Amino acid sequence: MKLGTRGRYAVMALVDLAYYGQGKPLALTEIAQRQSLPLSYLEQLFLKLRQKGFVASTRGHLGGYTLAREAEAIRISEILEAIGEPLETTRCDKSSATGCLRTNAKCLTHALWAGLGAQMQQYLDGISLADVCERRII
Amino acid sequence: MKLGTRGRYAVMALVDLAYYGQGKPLALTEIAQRQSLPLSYLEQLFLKLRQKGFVASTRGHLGGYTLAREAEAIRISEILEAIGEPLETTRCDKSSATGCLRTNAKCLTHALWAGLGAQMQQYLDGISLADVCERRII
DNA sequence: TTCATACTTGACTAAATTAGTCGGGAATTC
DNA sequence: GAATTCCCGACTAATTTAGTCAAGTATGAA
Ligand code: FES
Ligand code: FES
Repeated sequence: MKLGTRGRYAVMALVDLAYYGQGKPLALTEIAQRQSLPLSYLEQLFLKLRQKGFVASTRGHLGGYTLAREAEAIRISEILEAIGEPLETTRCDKSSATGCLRTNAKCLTHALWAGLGAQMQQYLDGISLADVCERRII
Repeated sequence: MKLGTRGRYAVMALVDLAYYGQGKPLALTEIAQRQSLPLSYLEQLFLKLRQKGFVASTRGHLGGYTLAREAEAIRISEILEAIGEPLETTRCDKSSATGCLRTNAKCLTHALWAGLGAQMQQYLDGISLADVCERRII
């Protein structure tokens, strides 16, 4: 049950962007340096973040990325989902009614894992980028 | 952020043991069949669970495993930790004061991940094997 | 114009982790 | 003594992760 670098770096970079980029485009090289993250990896991540509408890009000299939405309106849970770091606690297919294995009843532990997932989702739903920047965590 | 099979199978098997084994030893083959889990993998997991004091074993014919502690007294969080499925949300070393990278300050997102970890820990601390068996989840 | 900067994109890869398997052994009961 | 069941370590195949690399496009400044 560990958080990978995809989700972690994406959030770190977006927090950095919200924190240091005051409306002006911020180059990835700058973010990468400040957060000690590999630049080419970040490029990959920001490609997806742009496609999903979290950031907007400006090319060329003095270009960079800006937040496409208000920092108050971006929840951490959204970022993780967009970047491909889902909260997978249950093993069964959510869409189908069938549970862990074959049987169409849920396994004994289903409710437990579903509860854990809901707990995490709720927590990350309740925190915005702005909250992290201004250190309003719990 | 996904739950692996180690933790998942360990909990499934222990729940099965608490649910179907009424004090009497339950063979792993039976548990494995009922829960559709690979037997040899389960053996590996139960070796650790026995060493950590969660179950006791009886060898030979009609042997098997029994819970070494009351189902009410075994918390899910303990199982996950024992089996080697820790809740790793932060990246920094807990023991040392230094944060994500070199700097001895914590990174901007540290509190966020720590909060998430605490949330999960608290949830799993609050649920016992017995709770799962009797479907007392949330 | 020309150059430097910075985003864009897809393909590729090395390392780590996971999810097991396999084989032989030891204890216990019938 | 035969069947059953736990015991244990070593080994491996597959997957995932965490990146790298290379080539291209757009923009602004000198
Ligand atoms: S996790 Fe959903 S049925 Fe087992
Ligand atoms: S996660 Fe602890 S300092 Fe970054």
